Amino acid sequence: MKLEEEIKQRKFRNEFHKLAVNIIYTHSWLMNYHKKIFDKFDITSNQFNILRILRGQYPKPASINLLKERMLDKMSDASRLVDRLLKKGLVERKISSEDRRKVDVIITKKGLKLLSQIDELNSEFDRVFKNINKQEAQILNDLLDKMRG
Amino acid sequence: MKLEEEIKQRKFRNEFHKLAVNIIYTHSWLMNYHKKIFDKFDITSNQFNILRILRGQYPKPASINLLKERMLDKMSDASRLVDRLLKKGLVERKISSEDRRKVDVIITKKGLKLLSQIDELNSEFDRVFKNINKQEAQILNDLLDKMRG
DNA sequence: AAAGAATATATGTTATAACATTTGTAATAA
DNA sequence: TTATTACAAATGTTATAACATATATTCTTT
Repeated sequence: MKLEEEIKQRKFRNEFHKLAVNIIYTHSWLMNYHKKIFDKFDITSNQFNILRILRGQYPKPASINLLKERMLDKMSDASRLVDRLLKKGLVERKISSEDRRKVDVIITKKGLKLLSQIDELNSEFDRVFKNINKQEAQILNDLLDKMRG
Repeated sequence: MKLEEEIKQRKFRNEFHKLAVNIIYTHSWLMNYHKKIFDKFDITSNQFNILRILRGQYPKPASINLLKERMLDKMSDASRLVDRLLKKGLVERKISSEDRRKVDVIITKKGLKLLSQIDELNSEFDRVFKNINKQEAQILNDLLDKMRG
């Protein structure tokens, strides 16, 4: 649906202004969709993101800084996110043997199992994009990449 | 820059998967940029959003529900957002004369003045999109609108 | 080797988000 | 008219984000 109709009665200065609003609105739309899926697994979007990074490293450990670097939302507090995952038994944490300032974070078997359960819902994640085809998705990806420079 | 490089070493299942990550990452990128501007005015992105809606209504009042409906991030707590704006003297709030359940929220002169100050920075807001042209912005807008259905 | 700078992470605090519940008012039905 | 339902907003609570600061460790310089 056209953005103007969804948020009603707002006029935009130009296409760029509309684009800023569109990105914010679309992000919120996407997050709401994702949340419904993640709720089934008692996990948040950010926690899932961390687990994905850890699986990418597995069986190598990741430091807190590595997690911070690769997180989608750079602002978040990786240290305490790991805390929460630890409480759920989804990751392990121990002081690095090479550099005692660092921490080695590794995803547990339980964490890997959870991710593989979520993997089964990949088609559900993709379904949010049912209104566009592969080519259109590619155009969006290319333009978003270009936009950020 | 290509998303794969920015978040490093991640592979995507398909274009749709990349698009989901791209939207989240781009949103974060945009919010960080906006935040730098809003910080100068001691205001948050959500608070600005509410003020914009109220200016659109001005001099008519808006109810809390109207604000909720039109907010970009539907999840937010409009009632307490208005509280914060009230403390800053940017809005007024009184019980509606027609329906005592409702609340009339109106932007104050101070609020309007703040918005007009921020208006002067419109070119700064647009500058975040310096890497794409108007036509490309329009393609993005059309595809995002289409995507949400 | 000692002092100072740099680095990695943790912690404290405040603000805000998320969710459920409560309160007060209006509309509807019996 | 009273009881029931629906509605609008506020409030309480818990979780998380945002920001600054502290702590521990390593690196660099002299």
